[in-house]
Order: sequence, then structure tokens, then C-alpha cells
Amino acid sequence: MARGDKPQRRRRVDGEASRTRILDAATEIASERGYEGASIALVSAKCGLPASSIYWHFKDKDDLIAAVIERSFAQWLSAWQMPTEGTGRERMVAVAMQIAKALLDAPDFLRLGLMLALERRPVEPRARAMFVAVRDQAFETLTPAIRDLAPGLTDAQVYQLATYAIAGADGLFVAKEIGGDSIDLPALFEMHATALYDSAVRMVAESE
Amino acid sequence: MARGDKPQRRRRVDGEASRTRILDAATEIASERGYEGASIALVSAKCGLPASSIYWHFKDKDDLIAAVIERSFAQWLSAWQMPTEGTGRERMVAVAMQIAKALLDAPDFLRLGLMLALERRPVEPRARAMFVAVRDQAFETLTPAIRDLAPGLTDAQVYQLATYAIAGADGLFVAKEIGGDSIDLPALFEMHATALYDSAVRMVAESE
Amino acid sequence: MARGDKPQRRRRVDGEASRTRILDAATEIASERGYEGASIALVSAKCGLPASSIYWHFKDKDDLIAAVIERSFAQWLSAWQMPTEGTGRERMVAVAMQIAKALLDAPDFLRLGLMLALERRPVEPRARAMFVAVRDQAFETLTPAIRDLAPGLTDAQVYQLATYAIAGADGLFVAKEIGGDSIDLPALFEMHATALYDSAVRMVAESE
Amino acid sequence: MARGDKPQRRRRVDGEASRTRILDAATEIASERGYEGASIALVSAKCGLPASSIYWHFKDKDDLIAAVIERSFAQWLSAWQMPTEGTGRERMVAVAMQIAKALLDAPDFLRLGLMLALERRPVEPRARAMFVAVRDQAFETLTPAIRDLAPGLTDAQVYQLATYAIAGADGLFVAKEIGGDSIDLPALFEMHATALYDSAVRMVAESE
DNA sequence: AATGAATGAGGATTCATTCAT
DNA sequence: AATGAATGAATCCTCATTCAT
Repeated sequence: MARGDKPQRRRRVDGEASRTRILDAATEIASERGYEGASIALVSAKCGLPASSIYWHFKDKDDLIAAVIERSFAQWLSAWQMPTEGTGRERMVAVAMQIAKALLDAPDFLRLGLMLALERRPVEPRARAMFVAVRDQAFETLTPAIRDLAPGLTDAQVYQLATYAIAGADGLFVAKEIGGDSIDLPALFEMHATALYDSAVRMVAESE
Repeated sequence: MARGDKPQRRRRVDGEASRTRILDAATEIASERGYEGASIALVSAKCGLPASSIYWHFKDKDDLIAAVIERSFAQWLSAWQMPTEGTGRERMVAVAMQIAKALLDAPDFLRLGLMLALERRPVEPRARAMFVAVRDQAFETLTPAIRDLAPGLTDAQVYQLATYAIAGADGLFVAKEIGGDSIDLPALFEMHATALYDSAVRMVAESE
Repeated sequence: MARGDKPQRRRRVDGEASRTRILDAATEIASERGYEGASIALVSAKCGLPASSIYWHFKDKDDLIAAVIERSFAQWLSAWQMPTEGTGRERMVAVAMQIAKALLDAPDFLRLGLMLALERRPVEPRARAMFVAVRDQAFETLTPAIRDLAPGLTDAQVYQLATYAIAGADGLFVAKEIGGDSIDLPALFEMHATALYDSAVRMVAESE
Repeated sequence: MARGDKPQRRRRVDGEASRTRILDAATEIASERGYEGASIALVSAKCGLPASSIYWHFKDKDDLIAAVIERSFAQWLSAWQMPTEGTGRERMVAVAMQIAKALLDAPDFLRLGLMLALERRPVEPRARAMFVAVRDQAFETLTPAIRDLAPGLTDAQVYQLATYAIAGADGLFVAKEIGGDSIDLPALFEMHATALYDSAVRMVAESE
């Protein structure tokens, strides 16, 4: 009711803060319960803002979940990068260890993304499309690295190796989600990296 | 749609048949839309029985989905078996091809199961527990086969290989779900089998 | 399926036993939750017989609850009787103590009856009518006793005293239900009996 | 029924008014049909707001009925007050007449409360707890009045008299509910007041 | 930039009851 | 004398969303 004694400019900042609170809450709930389970009411209760405020920041529920995915992916990507040193296998292992660590530190992105990817709802929500796009991007990053590692391979072989690389990561992540502490993720990722390297070498050998 | 060719009036006194109709409908819907998306109303509409009849056959929604998982797994398990002939690698590949085929033929079990496995809700549904239990059973089947293949391994190594074997299958399944026809599942499973075999051999070599 | 080796006559007995099991269960549940809360499913679960069997023994839910009231009242009535010895006040107190004890021993009848009496549902169920009838009967028993105790009273005075006598019993029963162990029901009933006696005496004195 | 004389379109932005409409409807229905009989759909139909709006104002059905009890009790309490003039018995009778009148005017509170009090369900509704709490408050009001009336009594005696006073009121209310017009509530309450007064006097006399 | 209130559709589940066996 | 199965209506409650303020 009192007016004039609050700096108008703060608004922007508060708005951004609210948006963040909403995204935090939505991330937590969506990775607990998936798309359908992440109700606006639950997000509202967790972040303390009324449901109508969520609609001020996001067009609809789909928009909110897409934003969650987007932000999670940005955080995830910033956590690791391709190493450029060492021999072929060493570099492979180095990357794998980074991914393993990133998965342990920030599992939301992948958990939520996989949940969306596995669902086959009639009308595809934007959130799922966002995850698939983001994953394509990862693919684009991986492909040249493999080509660099084993120059003699055909495009189809590179594609297959990249697919296998990502599939292994997904599968190991799932194993960790199910198995909990009994799963030694770093060791498994090292094994995966070695297997990939061996496969690449074998492919090159076989084509000669 | 056609009318006249179904006996309108037997109804009542089927029991087992109704249960099966419900399970069929629930399987289809749940593997399309996950746990939360599989509403009782949807299942009821698809199987033709009123919602209240579903509750005669199943205690609640959770019980229904758990039954879906249980039945799907039994069907899936019966679709493949350990081969007993050939060299180690050949046998490995033979198993992998069977699994690939089973995944292509009846993906319901794994899709639904993985969706549940990824969720982390505060009170875990019995359906998820059922999937985890059933997966443990698959583990028990796999372990002796690996031990047979590479007799020199320690328990921990066998466990790690079995985990990696299943993780690869999960990951490749996810890849197929996302990538669709661009994914050559049999080729990837063959690659996975080879990688597994190589890893086992490498492990034995390193421990000597 | 086997036939001939069971005496046909047992049927009657089994039927009676089932009926009793149903009534026992219905009594317990109805005094816990009232008329609307006593669902057939709950009764079925408690007595172990399927819901359809309840409908074999009772026409409908209303009929079942009416039977519960009827049986409870018979049990309750058989638990006490008018004493014929002693002076006026002593007899009054003796009756009151019996009622107190009966209420403590078998509270179902009154609890359920009062619940029904307080409800004002549009269509009066038979069960409520049954309770009111049964209470009228108690009234008929009480009236001559009062007239005997204080012969000079008018009909209206006797009616008022009987009403007050029953109201006190009802109210003390409610107090016991709410207050639990902190309520000394025998002492309160003794007080009530004395109060009644005094009131009767005062009435006679005032009319002279 | 008449149409045209209500402004159709204000709606929204009332809040307190809606809450009141809901409480009014719930009070009427709950005192007719009890806790289980007061369905949200019935309340919704009577107050004109959709069921979901009821849940904006009240957490759940239990919360709604508890609020009904709370408000009814406040209204009921404000309808009478302790008189300060006259002799002991005159004051007692004056209070009793006020209570009788309040019961005749606004019986909702007590009817609904007694129904809840008589139920013994496994998980007690908050509404019942509210009634018991509110009744304790009435007790606290009554106790000093009795102590004032008969100063020589022990705590236990005062407690017993207060219990009997309330029990009588409850019982007479029930009698009125069942007996309808054949019950002269004011006369019975006067009798009850006299009985209470006599009992107090007798208690004091006996302890000397 | 935010929110209190509202709303209709739909969520899971239970209801009393029926009927063929 | 009993029961497995079914059924439509009703139960409480949550859903995503809107809108006036």
C-alpha cells in the first residue's frame, strides 16, 4: 500500500529470483515423479509461490518443464569438456571419467530426460523435444572426437560408435539409479571407455 | 466397430478373461504414458469394463501396474534362453541377438520398467519394486553364464560385467526408443556382445 | 462338488451362524462409524463373507442396520430388570446402578441408536424408526414404575419425569463416551437417581 | 428461483463471502445428515460454488466440518451469558432457560457435535476433536459458576456437578430431537436446574 | 510483478446393489 | 445357502488454467 519508498528497479531482480525458485522446485519434483507427476500445485507448494505466479513466469506446464530441461542441460554441459591431451585410449578414459562424475553430481538432467524420452504420449510435449535436441547436440560433439580417434572409419561406423557410447552412459546411469551404492560408476565408465576404444580399433582392423 | 459379430450378452462369470483384458489394456497404455499417465479411466475405456470392475481384479492402480510388469517380464523371459553350443564369443553374440529381438518384439516390459526405475518418488510404488525384483532375477540368470564363460574372474568382476551387460542393453533400448529406425539394434547388440567378451578376456589377462 | 457325504440339515445351522457373523461385524462397524459409515464392503471384510452373501441374509443395508438395532436392544434389555424391593429411593438407585452397568457393558445399542436419532435424513430409514420404537417401549416400562413410586402425580408430570430420567441416562452415556475414564458413571447415575427421586417428591409436595 | 434480481456477474474477489456461503451450506447439511452424509457435492450444490472452490477455502472435508463446529459454537456461546443477580437457585434456573432457548434457536452445533462425539472411528476426525475442545471450553465456563454457587465443594464434587449439568442438557436436547413437539424443553430445563441446585445443596450438607 | 479466487474436467477409489451360477 | 463378478452412481480430491485486481 505504501508507495514511493521502494526502488522500482528491484522488481526485475525479484522476478528473476522467483523464476529461479520455481525452476528449482520444478526440477526437484519432475525428477522425482516425471512429467505427469510434476503438478503445478506441487511445484507451487515447494517453491512457496502461488500457482498463478508460475503462470506469470511460464506459459504453461509444458513450457515450465522444457525450461527445467534447458537449464539442467546448460548446468550439465558446463561441468565437463573434451580433453585434448594423451593417447587415444587415455583421452577416451578421461572423458568417460568426467561424464561419470558429472552424472553423480547432477543427475537431474539425464534422469528427467530419459523419463521423458521413454514416454510415448500422443501429443509430444516440447519438453521431450528439447531433450532430444540437446542429445543431438551431444552427438554432434562426440562424432568428430571419434573420427579424430580412429580416422579410417566410415560415417556409419562412427555413428554406430557414438550411439554405443551414449547408450552405455545411459545404461550405466540407470544401473546407478537402481543399484545405488552397490554400483561403482567410475569403474564401469572406465570399462565402457576401454570397450569403446577396443571396438573402434577392431572396426579399423576389420575394414583393412 | 462391426456389430452383430460379438455375443453381446455373455458377460459375467469370466473372471480370468476379464483380468486378462484389463492387463492387456493397462500394458498398452502404461507403456505409452507411464505410471501417472495410465489413468484408470483410460484403461477402463480401452478394455470395455467399468472402472469399478478393475477394482474387483486389482487392489488399486499400483497393484495393477505391478501385475502388468510381472506378466510382461514373464512373457519377455520366455522369449529367449541361454544357448549351450559354440565358442564363448559366439554364444555371447547368440544371446545378445536374442535379447535384441525380444526387445524389438515386446518392448513394453522394459520401457515401463525403466520409467518406473528412474522415478524417485517419496513413497515408491510397488510396481517399481516389482521391476527391480524382476531385474534381480535376470541378474541371477546372467551371473553363472558369465562365470562359465570366463572361469578365472572374481565375484566382483563377474558382478561388474553383468552390470555392464545389462546397462548396455538398457542403453541400447533407450537409443532405439529415441532414434527409431535410424538405430540398427541387432548390429549394436552384436557390438555390445563383442565388447563384453573382449572385456572379460582382458580382465582375465590382467589378473594373471 | 462332492455330494451325499454332508448332512443336509447342517445348512440351516450354517446359515444362522453366517447371519450372526454378519450382525456382529455390522454392530461393531456401525457403532464406530454410524449409518452412512457402515458400508457393506467394510462389514464384508470384517465378517469374512462376500458382500453378496450379506444380501442373501438381509434385504438391503437399511434392513441390516435395523436388525443390528433390534438384536442389540434384546441383549440390552435382558441385562437388567426392575427391582421390586426396598424403599422408593433405594429402588430408584438400584435401577440406576443396573442401567449404568449395562451401559458400560454393552454400549453399542445406545451409541448406535443415538447416532441414528440425531441424524435427520430426508428419508427415514427403518433402523431409526426401530430405535425410536424400542425407546418408546422403555418408556412404557418406566412410566408405571414412576407412578408406583409417587402415586399422586398427574400424567403430564409422570411423562416429564420419565423423559428426564431417560434424558439423564442418555446424557451421562454421552459424557462417558467423550470423557472416558475421567467419568465415574456409577456415581453419576446414583446422583441422577437421587435427583429424580427428589424431583418426584418435590412435585408431589408442590401439587398439594 | 426468481431470476433477474441477483447480479449474475460479480463473482470472483469475494473470499470471505464465499467462505461464509460454504459454511452456511455445510452447517445446514451436516446437521441434517452428519459427517459422512455431508458430501462435498451436496454442499457445493447448496452454496452454488463448485466443489473445487470449496477446496480453496478448506483443506479437506474434515477441515470444513471442523470449521462448521467452531463457528456454530461461537454463535451459540454468544447467545447466552451468566446472570449475576438473584439467589442461587434463581440464577441456576435463569441460565438453564437461556440454554434451553439457545438450543431451540440454534440446534446445529449440538446435534452435529453429538453425532461426532458418538462415533468411534479408528482415525478420529479433526472435527470431533474440535467439538471436544469447544466443549471443554464450556466446561471451564461452568466450573467457576458452580464453585461460586456452592463454595464448600471439593474439586471432584464440582467436576461431577458440571458433568451432570452438561449431561442433562445433552440428554434433553436428544429428547427434543426425538420427541419433537411433545417435549416441553423449557419446563425440563427448569427441572434440571432445580435438580442440580438440590444436588449441590445436598452435597454440601452431606460433607458437613 | 504477482496473487487470491475461481472453475470444469478428470483423478483414484468406494458405494449399494444385482445376477448367473 | 452362498458367491464371484459386474456395474453405474457417487465418493473425496487434484488437475491445469484463467482472470480481476
